Amino acid sequence: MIKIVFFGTPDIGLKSLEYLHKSDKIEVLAVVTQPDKPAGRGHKLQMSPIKTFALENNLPVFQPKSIRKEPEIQEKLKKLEPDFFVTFAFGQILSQEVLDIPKYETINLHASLLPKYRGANPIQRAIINGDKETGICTMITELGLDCGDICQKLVIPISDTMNCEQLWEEISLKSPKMIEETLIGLKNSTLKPVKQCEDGLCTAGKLTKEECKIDWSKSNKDLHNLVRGICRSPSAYFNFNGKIIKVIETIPVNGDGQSGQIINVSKDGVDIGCGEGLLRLVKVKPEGKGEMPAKDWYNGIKNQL
RNA sequence: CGCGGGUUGGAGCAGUCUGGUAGCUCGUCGGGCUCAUAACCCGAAGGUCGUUGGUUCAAAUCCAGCACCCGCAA
Repeated sequence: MIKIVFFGTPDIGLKSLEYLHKSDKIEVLAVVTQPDKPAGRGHKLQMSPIKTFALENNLPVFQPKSIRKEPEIQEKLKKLEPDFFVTFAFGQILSQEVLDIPKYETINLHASLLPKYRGANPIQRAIINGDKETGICTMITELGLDCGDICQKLVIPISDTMNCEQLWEEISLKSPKMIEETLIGLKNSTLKPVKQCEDGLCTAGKLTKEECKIDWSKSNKDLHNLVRGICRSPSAYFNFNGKIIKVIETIPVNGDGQSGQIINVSKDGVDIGCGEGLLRLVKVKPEGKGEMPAKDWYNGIKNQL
């Protein structure tokens, strides 16, 4: 049995935690997650998905405001005598004192082919940039941003129509087993972590609101990549009649037309002019409304044009 | 008590301010035109206007409560 403590907060790590918890080779001693915070509409106090799972499965939960500054919690973790720490989108930066707690290492899962896209939103960044492939890496956590030695690497191809949700799904399905294999490999010393090469190193910053706004002077391909890269979280958007229209699904199509103007409307969607080609809106979500086919949206607004 | 938008035939909306016959665009069904059509023409079906209560001769519309959906912000 390999004894671990799982550090995670959002639901991207949920499948991994679940898998590790069920595994007969791994024992999850405890879970560390961000404190409950007022969030969402109405600012109601909400617990993280990871905490919810932990409570349902009677796992001990620790919720430090900052793990670095809370020696008490560090002490408690030490008493559990973990072999490894596993971090997956935890949301706090660890200190050397914390990294020293587990008997072996702290490993982290990062959803990109390191050293590309260190940092936030690696999944979205890969799609937005039109990459043909991305992947996941397990790595040794060191002080510094996703810079530790790589344990395992898995390449995942990205198709032209794939969006971040599909890619996310694939990653969350493939991650759990990889974490398990990495833990076993490190424990048995059959796995030798390798240093990250510096070629292609780049860091992915947080997505800004400005980046999510659709700039119709860009090419239809770029905009299509943006839309599928951030669909539903937080979604590319544009303003129409003072309302935010989120764009959920698009197809780049051939044609010409003035940027930002509605050029064609068909059963399949609403074609809008871009810097290059046309972008066909297939599914949108107007402010205050739910998702709808772009055709339906147009149907409602055309009387006001 | 963070701020705000919404709920009207199957879909998307107008109508609410100023109470008085349920409207538009689409879809569906039927018919016509056409070599043909997702195009065009004609016709039909389909709604207790989210829910509960109040005001009124009269409520989709005004007032109060409740439910559900969503955007922003965190």
